[in-house]
This record gives sequence, structure tokens and C-alpha cells, in this order.
Amino acid sequence: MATENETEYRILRSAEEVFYRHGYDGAKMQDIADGASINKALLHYYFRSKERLFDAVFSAAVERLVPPLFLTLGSEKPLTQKIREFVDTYFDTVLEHPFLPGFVVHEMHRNPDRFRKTIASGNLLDLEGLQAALDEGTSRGEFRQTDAMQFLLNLLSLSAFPFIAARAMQAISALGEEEYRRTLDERRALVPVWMEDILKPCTLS
Amino acid sequence: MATENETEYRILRSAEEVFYRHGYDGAKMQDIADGASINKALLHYYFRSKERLFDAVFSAAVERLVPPLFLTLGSEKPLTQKIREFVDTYFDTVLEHPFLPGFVVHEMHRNPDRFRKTIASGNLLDLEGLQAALDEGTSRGEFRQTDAMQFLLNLLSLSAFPFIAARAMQAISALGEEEYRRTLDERRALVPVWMEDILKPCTLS
DNA sequence: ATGATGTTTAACCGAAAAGTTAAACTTTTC
DNA sequence: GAAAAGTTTAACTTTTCGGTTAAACATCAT
Repeated sequence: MATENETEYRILRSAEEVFYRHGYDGAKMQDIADGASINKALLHYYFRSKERLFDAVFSAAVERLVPPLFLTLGSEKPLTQKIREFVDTYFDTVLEHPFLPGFVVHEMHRNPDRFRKTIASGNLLDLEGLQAALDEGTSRGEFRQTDAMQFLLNLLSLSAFPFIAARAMQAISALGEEEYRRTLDERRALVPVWMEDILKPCTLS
Repeated sequence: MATENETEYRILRSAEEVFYRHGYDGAKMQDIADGASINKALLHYYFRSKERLFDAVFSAAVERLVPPLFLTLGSEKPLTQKIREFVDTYFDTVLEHPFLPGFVVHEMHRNPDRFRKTIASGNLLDLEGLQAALDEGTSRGEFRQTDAMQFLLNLLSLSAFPFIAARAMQAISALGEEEYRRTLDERRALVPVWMEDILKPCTLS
């Protein structure tokens, strides 16, 4: 190995950028090669085909996005703390890779089976465990009756959607890039509060 | 007109299906033609180019999705009622066209300007008006201090994300199509409640 | 009927993009 | 230092896909 697979690294970085931004169908191998300052043939030397290169990028993307979810929510800490930790790590990764959630969601939509295969390393999210934690809080009078799936959907919705729909929201609201970014930053502190509000027993106002 | 533009209707339906599922880049004119049981030349006879056909589909999609948002939120009713109405109409349209939100979000991401042009019939969302309504509730002691943009993001997040990420959530949770659908149905009643919980003044528990 | 207009088709074209080849160059190994 | 293995390139081939053409077919007014 001459260049100590620095080339491979550059390819993956470039491919990431292009695939994240344009999706599989919109991505061009030439652009990826250009981004890595190599030519197309070398690209095919390292990764036989567009399909394979994409698989590498997609797996890495899922790997980057999903484990925090599983790990934080699977731990044995109090639920409110899990929420905070999840939002924090999620915002960290996504502020660094703003197109990541949209990319994964879109490609999953395009081809659900690929994802199943990528993720099906045995470990699905432990919904039952989450439900148990929720029920326990309910019986202690701390939480209202809450379905685990709905809880999870709320957490992900409030965290992910503003990134996925960033462009749309900017257009709809006439907010600039910078202003919108600030709005997103603020949510890091707000989402956990909202999630807890949603969990609290209903106050009959 | 011999067939009373039934052909055009079939084309648009087919194009909708293909574009919604694969996006602009992933869609093939041949597939759209096949779906409408005609051949490619006839497709180009009705819609000069892929671009134009896409524009027709995209405009219709935006038209289907956005006005409810603007209208309900722009009305003069109490905010909590606006929320209920919005969620209700939103769920009606989206349960009928589950791929609509994902499609719009993705294509907007691909080309933000097109959307600006499609929607820029002068009417952007009246964020100031929404903020005024929120502030008024705050001063009456009914709501906590709330930023209009955050409010809007929450409403859309909780409503739209579960549809956009349907495939991903199903894979992650091992829920079947039908079960997930039921979960979504339940949210129609739940989202307004949550939105109100998030608005209420903070209870210092 | 017939010609004008509108509709539909099969066959073709050209550009773009994925993928291949063969040769040159570099590095490693013995 | 020479052969082997690994790396890089320019030029080429193939495939895919959007778009066109010209001719056949249908419909309808006069």
C-alpha cells in the first residue's frame, strides 16, 4: 500500500458529500472522482460500481445515525435523562452533517429492503423496554399513559424534521440560512423540555 | 379531442406515482409511459419534456399540501382551534397521499428555487401574525413565551415526519404496514393535545 | 368521400453517464 | 536491481435515457 489508503479515504469523503446532497440517482461518478481529485477509472478500481460505493456510504450513514438512538434509549438511566442525552448527541452529529437525515430517509424510501439488510444485524430497537420504562413512570404518577412508538416518533420528529425540511422551511418563511441555523441551535435545549411536557400527566385546564 | 383528455389524466396519475416514489432523478419517462399504458412519444406529445411534466406534478403537489397550512393558520380563530383544524386537514390529505410530504421535501432540497417560484404568488406564510397570536396568548397567561417559527416547526414535525420516515420507522421497529398505519391514525387526535401541552405555561414540577 | 385536425405508434438519434481496457508508473519484496 | 504487486492514467465501449421523426390511424366538419 503506497499511499496508505489515503485515496480510499478521499473517495469516501467525496462520495459522502455527493450522495448526501444528490441521492443515489442524482449522483454522478465523475463528480465523485473530481471531488476526490482522481479519475473515474481509479474510482472503479477501489469500488467496483456505483452500487457498491453507495452501499459503503449508506452503511456508514446508518451506522452514524442509528446507534446513538439505540444506545442512549437502551441504557438504564432515568427516561428524562435519556431524552436529554439523545437530543444532545443527535444534534451534535446532525449539525455536523445536515444532509444526513434527509439522505437516509430518502434512500430508505427508495429501497426499504437495503436498509433492512444493513440494519438487521439482529439488533432492532427495544420497544418493549422503552414501553416498560414509560409504564413504570406512569404507575409512579410521573408520566401520563404513553405508547412507546408514539414517544419515539415524537422524539425523532422534533429532532429530525427541522433538518430534513430545512430548505422547505426557509422558503416558506423567508428566513436566511444563518437565521434558520440559529433557530435549529435553540431547539437543542427546547426539545427535551417539550418532550417532558408531553410526558407529564395531563393538567385539566 | 377524441378521448376527452382521458389520456392526459392517465399520464398525470402515472407521473405522480413514479415521481412521488423515485423523485425527479430516479424517475424514468419510459416507466411513466408504461404506467399510463402509452408509449414515450405520446408522453412527449402531451408534455414536451420531463422537466415540464415534473413541474405539473410538483405544482399540484405543493398546491395540495401548502394552502391548508396557510389558510388554517391565517384565519382569525383561537389558536388551539387552528391547530386542530390544521392537523385534521393535513392528516386527511396525507393519509390519502402518503408519499406527498417526502416528495415535496426531497425535491425542494434538490432545487430550492423552483419551490420559491412555485409558491411565490406573493403569499408567504404570515409568521408575524402567528407570532402576534402567540404573544397575545402569552400576555393573557394562557401560553408560555413561544417563538412562532419553533411553534410551526413543532406542528409540522409532529404531523409530517411520521409519514416521511414511515419506511425507516417500520424497519427500525419491525412494525408491519398495517400496524404502523394505525399508529399514524392515532396521532390525529394526539398531536393537537401535545401541541397544547407545549404551549401551556411551564409547571415547575 | 375527403381533407383537415388531432392522436398514436415504431423506429431512430444524440448526449450523458456507467463501466472497461491496456499501458505507464510506483512501490514493495526478494 | 529486477520481478511482482499495487496504483494511476487517458482513451475507449456500452448502456441508458431523454427526446425526435415520420408515417399510420382516427375523428369530424363540410
